[in-house]
Amino acid sequence: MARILITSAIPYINGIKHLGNLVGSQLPADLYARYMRQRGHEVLFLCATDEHGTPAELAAAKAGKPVAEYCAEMWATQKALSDGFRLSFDKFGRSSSVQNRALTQHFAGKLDDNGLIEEVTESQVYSHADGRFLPDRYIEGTCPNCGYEHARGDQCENCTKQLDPTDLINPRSAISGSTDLEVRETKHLYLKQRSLRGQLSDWIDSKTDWPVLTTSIAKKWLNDGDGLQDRGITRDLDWGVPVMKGTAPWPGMEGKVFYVWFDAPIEYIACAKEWTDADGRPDAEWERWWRTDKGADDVRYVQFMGKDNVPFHTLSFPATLIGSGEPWKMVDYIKSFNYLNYDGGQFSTSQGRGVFMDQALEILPADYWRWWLLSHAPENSDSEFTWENFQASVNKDLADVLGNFVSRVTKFCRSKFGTDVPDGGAWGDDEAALIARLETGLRAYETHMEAMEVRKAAGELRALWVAGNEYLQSAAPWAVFKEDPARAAAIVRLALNLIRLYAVISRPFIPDASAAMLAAMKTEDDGWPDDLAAALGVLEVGHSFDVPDVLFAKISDEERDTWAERFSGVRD
RNA sequence: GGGCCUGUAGCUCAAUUGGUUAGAGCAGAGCGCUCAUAACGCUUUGGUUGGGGGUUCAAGUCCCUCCGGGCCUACCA
Repeated sequence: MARILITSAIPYINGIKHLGNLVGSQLPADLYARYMRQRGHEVLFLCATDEHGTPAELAAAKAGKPVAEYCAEMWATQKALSDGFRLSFDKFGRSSSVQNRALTQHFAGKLDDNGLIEEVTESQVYSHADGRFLPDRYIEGTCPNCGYEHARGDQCENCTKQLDPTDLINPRSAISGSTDLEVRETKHLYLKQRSLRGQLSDWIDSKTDWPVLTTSIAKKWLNDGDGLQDRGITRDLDWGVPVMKGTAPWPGMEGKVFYVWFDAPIEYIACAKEWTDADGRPDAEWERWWRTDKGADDVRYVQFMGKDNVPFHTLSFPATLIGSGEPWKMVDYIKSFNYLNYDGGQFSTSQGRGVFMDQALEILPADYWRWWLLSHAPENSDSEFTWENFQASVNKDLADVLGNFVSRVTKFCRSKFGTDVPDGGAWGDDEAALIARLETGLRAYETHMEAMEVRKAAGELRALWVAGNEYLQSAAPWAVFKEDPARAAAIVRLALNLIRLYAVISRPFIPDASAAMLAAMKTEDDGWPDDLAAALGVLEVGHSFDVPDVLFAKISDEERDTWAERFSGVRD
């Protein structure tokens, strides 16, 4: 039995996430966590909300609430939605937790002890009307290069020229529109990543099994131009982890907080402490996952994230861990995803374009979304959601191939033998062929799941469902029954067992339907089918079952069209 | 501007890293079955692998070039 630590990129707090966010990290992470648990491994699956930073402050202001209150409410909302999607986190924490505050301050102190922190005085734009320093991209003005009037302080979206906020003509606050701006000097802490470049580079080079998407981004940052740059890890904001040197004050840094990208990944660790603290358990129980000197040396750590998060997970966070000089567990594998597009364009939070997590659950059960999203996960390139494709895939795969299989088997049995597993007959060539087919397919499925090849795993699972229908067609119990009812009973007995088998192996993808199938078969035996012949005999002669309700109702053309219309524009 | 990824059947995607005739699912066509959610099974049509050029005994795969899509470029997260 292995020990597997799994983290999903932590979603930002400023709103409800859309399906593109979901499929890019949390959902595939959940698939992997569920599968590994089923295979008997010890899994710790962590996620949290990422709560600090300017966008959170602005979202709270827009909602007319104190930022702490806003974040608490949004955390509860996101938690409810992750439950709704059956995301099986062992702990869904908060980056604003006291645990993360302490740990973030601890890391900063250690980095300073090791000579890796430098104080830098720099110039920042301050907005009197907004009462805050403005990040570069929150300053708007006319591009000096092309004359575009809505250029941002970091880059002009029109001509793509990189800018400095002071380059802008007629600069104004993108928040309030105020032109009452002033360049002020302010002091910040920088993490001297340059001095860790060699160690980071060696570490990345040792990861030969990582996806190209992951390593190429990391190497770009390591080697491009002058190489890896030092990075500011503090900000002039109210909402965040106060800058402290461990538990001691940091002279000159009063009133400042750590940069959200410094404290957010540390929450992966702090979340584990939130997990044990919630039950009053000792620190040793989370440290055995995170400290290689306290039992974590045999842990395999896998991270899931969208491609935009890669630099922070391959360089910034590892720099924090390495620079601390302490034996923290480093990531072993990064599974990164491309983006899911929506019907010819991008999902857009600001424009309300696409389907958001709350809306998705309003119109259909979680399993429908889980199946489609995972079987179309954007692993090798961006992929696209269309209502036509969604309807066709879900109806065919879930309703026709799997759902109808359960229906036809249970109803046939009820009409000919009643609702107990029937006695009589024996297995023959059809059964041998089926078992051989399942053996091949199931081992391929296991291989893909181990390798986190999500789409391939989905395809193989579906093929296993199809194999059940092929078997029925070949064995034809409805025809055999007329001449040889005992033989028909043997076929039906196996088919009923196949339903239980499908429930077990399908659970990582469609946990609710899996539970419904097990409930209908009136069994709690959900052991993994290492021995297929044995697994197909678990439900014995005389075992009672129910004919379940339709597992997956089909999506009608009318529903499809209604939803396509509803989600095309502004969020209601 | 620079870097990276990507373009394969009407649609969504494969192709053991240069090796037989480029494969699946869906959609389409035909046949079969009648237990089942008008479901299932079998067979089948469909491709100048974005265009052009090159290397090689051999190219979807490597090189050059052009065209299209996407991402990143360090103060959004």
